[in-house]
Amino acid sequence: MAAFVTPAASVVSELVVRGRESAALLEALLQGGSPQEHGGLRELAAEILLCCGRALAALHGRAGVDAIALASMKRKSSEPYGAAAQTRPKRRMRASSESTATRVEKRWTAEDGLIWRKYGRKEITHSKHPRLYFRCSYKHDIGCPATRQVQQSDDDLSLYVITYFGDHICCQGDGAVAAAEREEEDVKKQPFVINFGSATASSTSGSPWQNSDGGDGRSKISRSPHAVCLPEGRAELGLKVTKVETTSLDSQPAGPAAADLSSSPDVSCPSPAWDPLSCCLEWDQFIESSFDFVGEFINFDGITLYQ
DNA sequence: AAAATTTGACCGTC
DNA sequence: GACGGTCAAATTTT
Repeated sequence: MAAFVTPAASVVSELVVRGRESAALLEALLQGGSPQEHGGLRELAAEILLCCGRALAALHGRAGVDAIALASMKRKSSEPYGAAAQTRPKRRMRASSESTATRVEKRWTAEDGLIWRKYGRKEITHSKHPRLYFRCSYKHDIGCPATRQVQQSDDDLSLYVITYFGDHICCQGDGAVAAAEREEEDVKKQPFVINFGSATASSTSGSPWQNSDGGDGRSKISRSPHAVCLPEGRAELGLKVTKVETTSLDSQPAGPAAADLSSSPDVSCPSPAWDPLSCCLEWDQFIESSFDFVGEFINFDGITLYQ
C-alpha cells in the first residue's frame, strides 16, 4: 500500500503546486483591476490558494496515508473476534471525527460530476431525513479515500447538505474520463452551457440523487454524466454556483499549513489516463471562460443555482 | 455473472 | 449507553 501512496502523493503534490502557482498568477493579475470590475474573483483566487495549501499540508502530513490505510481494513465477520483482534489493526476511523473533514456545501442537487458509490444510510436523530454515505467508486481499485455524506436539509427541502471528506486521488475511471474530456471540449465550444442534469433521458428523474434513496431507483453510480467532470473545487469555485462554507471540525487554525484536508476534493482529477498536470492549465482556461458569469444566476435543467 | 444497493450489525467516539 | 460511520452479507438489477 505504501508503494502505492508515494507515487500518487507525488503526482498530486506536483499538481497542487502547479495549481497554486496558477492561482497565485491569477491573483496577481487581478491586483490591477477595480473591485467592482473583478467582483469576487480575488476572493476566489485566495480560496484556490488556500485550498491548494491545505492539500499540500495534508499530503505531507499523515492524513492521506492514514485515510488510504483505512481502505485496506476489512472486517471478517466470520472470524472470531478474540482471535481476529490480536492481528487486526486498529479499527476504522470515523471520518468526521478525524481531521479529514473537508467542506460542507449546500446544493440544490446532490450531483457533483464525480463518481460515487453509496455504502450506507443512517437515520440521524433530530433530523427528518436520513444521511447517505458515499465513497469514491474507485476506492477498492486504487484506494481513493474520498467520501461524502449527503443529507436533505430540514430547513429547506430543496437543499442538500453535502459534506466531503478526503481527497480524490483517483481519476474516476476511463469512461468518466472520456466523458469528461468530451464535456470539457463541449464547454470550450459552448462555455455558457453547463449542464448538471443527466445526459440520458432515462436518468432525468429530477431527483437530486441518482442513487436510490429509499425510493424505487437503483442507479449504479452517483454521477452526472453531463456534468463537466472537473475537480469539484474547480466546478464550485469556478462557477460559484453553490453556497460553500468551509468547515473546520477540529477547530484548526485558519492557516493553510495547519489545515488538514480542508477543501480538498479539489485536487481530484478525472482519470489516471488523463494527464493530471494539465489540470491547472485547463483550469485557467476554464476560469477565463467562466468569468463572465460569476455573480449571475445560472439555470441547470430547471434548477436555479445561485452564488 | 457482475455490479450496485440495501440494511442489519459492528464498533469508535462522546 | 447513545449516536453515528462503516462494513459486508444479502438482495436486486442489468
